[in-house]
Amino acid sequence: MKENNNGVQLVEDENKLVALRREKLQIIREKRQAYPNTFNRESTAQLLIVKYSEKNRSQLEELAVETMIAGRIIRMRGPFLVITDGGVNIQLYVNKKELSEALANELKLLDLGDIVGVRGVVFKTNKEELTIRLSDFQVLSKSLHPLPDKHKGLIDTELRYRQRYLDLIVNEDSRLIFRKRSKIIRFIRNYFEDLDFMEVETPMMQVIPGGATARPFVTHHNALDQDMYLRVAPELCLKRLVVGGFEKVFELNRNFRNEGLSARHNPEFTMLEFYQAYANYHDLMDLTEDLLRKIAYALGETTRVTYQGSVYDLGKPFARISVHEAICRHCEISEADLKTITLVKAAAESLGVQFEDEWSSGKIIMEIFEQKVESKLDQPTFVTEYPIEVSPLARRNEERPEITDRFELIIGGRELANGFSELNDPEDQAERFHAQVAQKNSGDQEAMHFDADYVTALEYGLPPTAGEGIGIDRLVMLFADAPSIRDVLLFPHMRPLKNSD
RNA sequence: GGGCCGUUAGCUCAGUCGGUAGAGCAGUUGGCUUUUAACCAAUUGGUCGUGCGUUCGAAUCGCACACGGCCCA
Repeated sequence: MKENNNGVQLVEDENKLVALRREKLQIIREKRQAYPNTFNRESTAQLLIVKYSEKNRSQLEELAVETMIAGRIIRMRGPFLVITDGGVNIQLYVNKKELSEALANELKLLDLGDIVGVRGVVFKTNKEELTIRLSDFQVLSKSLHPLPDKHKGLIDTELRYRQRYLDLIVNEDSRLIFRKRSKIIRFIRNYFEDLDFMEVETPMMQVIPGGATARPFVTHHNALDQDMYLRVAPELCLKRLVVGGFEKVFELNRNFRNEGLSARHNPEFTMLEFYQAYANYHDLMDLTEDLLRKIAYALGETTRVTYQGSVYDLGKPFARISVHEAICRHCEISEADLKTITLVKAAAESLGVQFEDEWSSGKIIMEIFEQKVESKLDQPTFVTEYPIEVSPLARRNEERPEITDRFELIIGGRELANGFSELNDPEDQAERFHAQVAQKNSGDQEAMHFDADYVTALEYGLPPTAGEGIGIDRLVMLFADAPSIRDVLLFPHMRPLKNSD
């Protein structure tokens, strides 16, 4: 143990690399405020490059621009230091003989990873690299830990997720993914605002969770002594707003589902949901195609997207086929084999799809679809005509009462979006809720609750409306060519590390 | 939940048949001061994920557990 200048006991670092850096920090502390609050930058690496990279050596020599910038030291190369400033690198040239003795000594306190403020004149080296000739510098924030490998960066996926800041310091690819994510989200907001949609925020903590068949997280409100649920979807709130007269609304925010973790699932994830009165599900398929096409173009000035080696041209019309057609196309099954529940069960058995005897025809059909077909739908495809039993909030088809006016968008075997013409018949909705409650009572933890107020809202009158949800994380995965949802979440959920104490 | 793979220095990775633990980078010391994964010389650094077992002897073989990855449900 040793004491710092506040008299606080410090555990001696078991790691010598850290201990050495702490000693350097201590030397700085003895001289001055080690973590100064103010450093008045006169420029940034980005600005200097924009302003001076086109100038030649003699022009720069004439200008003799003196500047002050700051950044993190990421390379030391003989007399050169490279600092990174907002993701842009710029080189410093250090000649001890040009510095005062005090400053020259302070050079010894510098380590890779330190954040420094520097002053110097802008020039170009023999190799034509824009550089700052160091005349003064100050450590603004001492880095106590060594940085990961300077060539290969941080590779260990576990560390990249647990210590995202480190990943972001050293892995440019990772920084680019999150910039892209931000750009996509901004694009989507602008897109919907341009179409006169209004962005709204509805509760994330709900007394009755609804809007999706999924298991919710439960929490407790102490003052009200009441269990509450983190929302699994904002759907029922958003449709209440359409009842209220906000005819075009969207919400782009977090949902929570109490399910397993995987490369495609995180307990909290970001969803876009939007509702448009006087539209139907065909209108939303058109809108979705247009949106994806424009995002692709905004990101890369092309409608072609490469994901994990496969190329998707979002500029081409997306295929639109029914659940039944999709099954017939990818399994040894004909439309006639799906006519009755007996035939459907026989089909499932012949395909080796497990089901329980009390399941409805629609539920077994969807099980066949999810297990045998979904992953084979590679090119962008809208799958339509979902069975009514698995679509408790979707409008019943006017000709065929056993299916709904619903679609899902599949790209690369992954579900990206789910939309439908909304069920606005309050009596039909009440029946569907009752069916869900019956399922819940027989043990299905994902089945929906009965939301009486929502039925009341429908009784006041929901105009004909269509609505859709788009999984933003999966969308970003597609555009960023990321194999795991964790690659597009800044802080993905991880199991806690066991502490030995 | 099941199967397979991984876990070795701060980082990236080797480690053969079970026989006292290796490299590159980073670090330290010195040199070099217009370099570009800078270079040259010397040098420090290990709970081999954790625990138990087999063995004269375990990073290596076995079992259990933890964390991660991939696949399946």
